[in-house]
Amino acid sequence: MKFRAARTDQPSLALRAEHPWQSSDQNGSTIELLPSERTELLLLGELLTVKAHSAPIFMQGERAKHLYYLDEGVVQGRHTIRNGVRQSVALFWPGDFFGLPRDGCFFNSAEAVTNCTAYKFPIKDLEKYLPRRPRIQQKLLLKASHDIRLAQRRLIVMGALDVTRRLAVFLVDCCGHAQHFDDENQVLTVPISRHDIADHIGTSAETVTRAMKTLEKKGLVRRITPWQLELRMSELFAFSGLD
Amino acid sequence: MKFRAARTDQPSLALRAEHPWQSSDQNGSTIELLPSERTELLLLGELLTVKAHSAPIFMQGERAKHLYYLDEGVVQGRHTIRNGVRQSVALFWPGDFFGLPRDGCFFNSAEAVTNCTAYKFPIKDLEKYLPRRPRIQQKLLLKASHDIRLAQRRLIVMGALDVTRRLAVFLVDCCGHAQHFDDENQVLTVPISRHDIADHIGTSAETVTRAMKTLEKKGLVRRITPWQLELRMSELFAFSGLD
DNA sequence: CGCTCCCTTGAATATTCTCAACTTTGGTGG
DNA sequence: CCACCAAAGTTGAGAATATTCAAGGGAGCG
Repeated sequence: MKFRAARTDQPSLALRAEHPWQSSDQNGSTIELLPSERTELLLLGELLTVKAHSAPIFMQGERAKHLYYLDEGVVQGRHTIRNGVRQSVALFWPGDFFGLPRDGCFFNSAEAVTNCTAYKFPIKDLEKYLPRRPRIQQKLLLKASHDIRLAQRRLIVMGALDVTRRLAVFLVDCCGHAQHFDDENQVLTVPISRHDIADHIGTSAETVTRAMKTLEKKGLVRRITPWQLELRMSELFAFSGLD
Repeated sequence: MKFRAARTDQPSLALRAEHPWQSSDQNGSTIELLPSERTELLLLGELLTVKAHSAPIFMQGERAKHLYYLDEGVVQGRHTIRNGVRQSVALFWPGDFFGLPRDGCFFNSAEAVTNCTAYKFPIKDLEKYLPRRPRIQQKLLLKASHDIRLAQRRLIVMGALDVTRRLAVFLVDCCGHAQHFDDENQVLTVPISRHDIADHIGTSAETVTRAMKTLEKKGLVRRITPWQLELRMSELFAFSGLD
């Protein structure tokens, strides 16, 4: 597995995705829009800034008129079921799209976890525009393929791993994002609360704490503050049992 | 929720997907290729017939040169992790694509659960062809969006529901496929073994049996044979707690 | 008839959840 | 700078859920 931030400080509209059909050993395995494609696409969108933990960007069930693209920050996609249990459907990082609807309505809500900047694109416009720009559309198709794989990977994690291993995978995944991981000192700044981690890996906040302690006892994580963790990435990943 | 088979006996290359941005109340909410698009695309592919429970169609880790399209039958996408635990990543039904790689290699293996016919498309050819057929590419993008949503829905199921409810959702989902569900008598022919169900909903075969008995005691399912289940679909779905 | 493969059941064990109390953290205002 | 508060994190104990291992049925097939 490669640890790489797809985007650090480049201009907008990079896609967080690896090319499924090219090995990451060769260069050019991430999917990039050309500068011209970028500026063109941006004309369709509307800039949006959202403060951390403010009102949701959109709510589950709302009519979906826009597709969202995250430029900076972290957004959590949530779904609430009837008994009130919440499940984090995905964490969105810079370079991700979110806001896929079903039957014209958002299937989950989106909340800014940190301060964010995003673009929203009217779906009607996208539908008209994309077929006329097949190379851009192709890159979006690759990005979508990438996201399917990511979701499937998360399914594996949820279905086959115990809570401690799920937490290990979550922490390793966070390290792929330069904004939150100091590569020098191997220190991760956890972007979300224990409760949100719990929603993300399908458990309770208390169990997250206990799992964290288990990782600490194994020497895979050292807790500086609850939010600052020094961690042994490769051992942590090996422990999870994935490849 | 709508219960509908996207494909029963039409010719090949229908996409199992609902249009994300159109309500299913209006007609035309499923994504269809035009007849001309269909024949055109089929020229790129190679027909494939696979017997139930025969050797895998492809194996996790193998070099991925083709993308697969399932025309008839049921295929299970599986991922095996180091400790030997298997997780079913997805069940593929007629109208689904499978075989998404990472780094050029299959991320999971695919096994025919029933007798199947499928097409395989060389990825190189698709990459060259699709940008020249933007309307087809757009439909594939819609299909991919649909599949992302399905995977996210399954994440919700895995993360927020107990085994009995996960089984309920699985059974209801199977009813969406006319080949296996007799709408008249409300009888489902379960397509996969208890063990495979277990892999699919992230538990053990024994627990599947027990969960089945729980559903039976609640009167939501009546077991005719282990494979023939008469079920109360809407109550079953209501019980699961999803919308 | 007997074999195999699956499904089912039981009992002991392990994991995780829930609820309640306690502690730390990070901000706010004196 | 310190005292205080609210929010978040941590810990413990008992209950609920799921796993594992072992053994007992049942259907299909040679």
